[in-house]
Amino acid sequence: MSQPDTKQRILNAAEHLFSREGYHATSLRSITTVAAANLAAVNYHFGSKEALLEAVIMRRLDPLNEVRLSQLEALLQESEQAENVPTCRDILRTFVEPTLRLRQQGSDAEDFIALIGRILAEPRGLAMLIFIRHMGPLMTRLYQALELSLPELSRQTLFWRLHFTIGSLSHIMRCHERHSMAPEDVSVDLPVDELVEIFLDFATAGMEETK
Amino acid sequence: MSQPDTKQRILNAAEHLFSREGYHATSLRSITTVAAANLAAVNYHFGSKEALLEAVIMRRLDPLNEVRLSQLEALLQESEQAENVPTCRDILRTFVEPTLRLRQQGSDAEDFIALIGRILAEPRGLAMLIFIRHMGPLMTRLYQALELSLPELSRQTLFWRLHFTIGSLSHIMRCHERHSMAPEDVSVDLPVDELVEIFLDFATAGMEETK
DNA sequence: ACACGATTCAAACGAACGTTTAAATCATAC
DNA sequence: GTATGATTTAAACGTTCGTTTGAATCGTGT
Repeated sequence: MSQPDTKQRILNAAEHLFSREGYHATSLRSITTVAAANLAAVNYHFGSKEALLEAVIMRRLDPLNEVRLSQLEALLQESEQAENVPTCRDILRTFVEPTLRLRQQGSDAEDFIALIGRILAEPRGLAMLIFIRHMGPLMTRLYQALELSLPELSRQTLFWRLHFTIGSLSHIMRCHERHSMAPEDVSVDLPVDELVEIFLDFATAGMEETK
Repeated sequence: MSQPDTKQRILNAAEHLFSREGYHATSLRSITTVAAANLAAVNYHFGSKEALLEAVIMRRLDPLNEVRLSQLEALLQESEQAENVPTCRDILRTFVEPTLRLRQQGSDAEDFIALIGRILAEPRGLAMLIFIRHMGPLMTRLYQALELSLPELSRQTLFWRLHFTIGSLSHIMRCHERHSMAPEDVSVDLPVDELVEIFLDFATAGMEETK
């Protein structure tokens, strides 16, 4: 059999539809139709629709956070040996770049970042609980690193600016194809590397502002 | 009768529930229960659930955009008479301040900004079409004003930075009460005026960055 | 007091939902 | 080949959804 097994096909279809229509607006029937599987397959393989959502998230979030964390730790260790502090830009890059890079490694991953964007947009959603549980340690580490890099900022200012930065990032993650408000002469399909730098220009300037 | 009429009670209940649970996760039965109205009242007064959503959005978005636009036009005219260009910070303020100020004029408006945040997070949602239609002119004007203020930026860079700024803003709009990831010693309930300035510090620095 | 349009109400509609069931089918080891 | 567990299948389950209906009730002008 050349195509992936039923479980993977369901994960792919669910990721695609959840990210495009949202969790509640997506039915198990539409998922199993796209996945060319039987309706009951979701409950057989995952137990429930909610458990399917968790599986969809975990499949990519855990590896992503491993990359982000290892890059951050590498950066911190590197600076420690050089006896300096990492720059704010480099710290943010360990978080931002692996995220935006998901775009170019295949359309499945593209759906995933849109899905994460949606999850971040639904504070009370059930997915948010799953998400926070798996993001907590990384966020703490990121916050610590930024404190090291920007010691002159109050903890409150640092928190809010990190909040703004994550807001910008999640906004890109959601809206990277249908820029209905974009002027016509602006190229929207930017290569990932350029987008990362344009974003870091913006976010770093905002983080480092002395006021 | 001291309480508002049925139509207003339904709008209030719908605004509250849509912003907290999302459009699809909110049933007309829960809305009419909260509003102390009959189930059929929604279809009688608004025609359909979708039309109710549009009414909820329009009730506050149109007045909000009027304020934003008039403040922007006033700023532009003022600078024209003084024969200078408005600052990026002042331009952004005409957009940001009326938005965040909705928080303090009552809990209903609080629900609304969370709802707008959700709408911005659902690119394909039906609400997005309504939203874009009513935001288009204001966005064009805002973009023009920023071009005036930041002539050294390429149109592409300006577009993306405005995109980031709106992302940050919509993120605040969504997540202003349950900052599950906030360090414990950081005050999350900031007065609106302070939040506006903290945000403008960040966004203006990001917009004006020369790189 | 009466008429009449506006509004409210309980009840029901068909459709779609997530889930469950039990039989059918497949894959694999003996 | 046959037994056994894993998977797939069609069908149905009970629930909830948005919407519609028609009668009851309210408010207002005559």
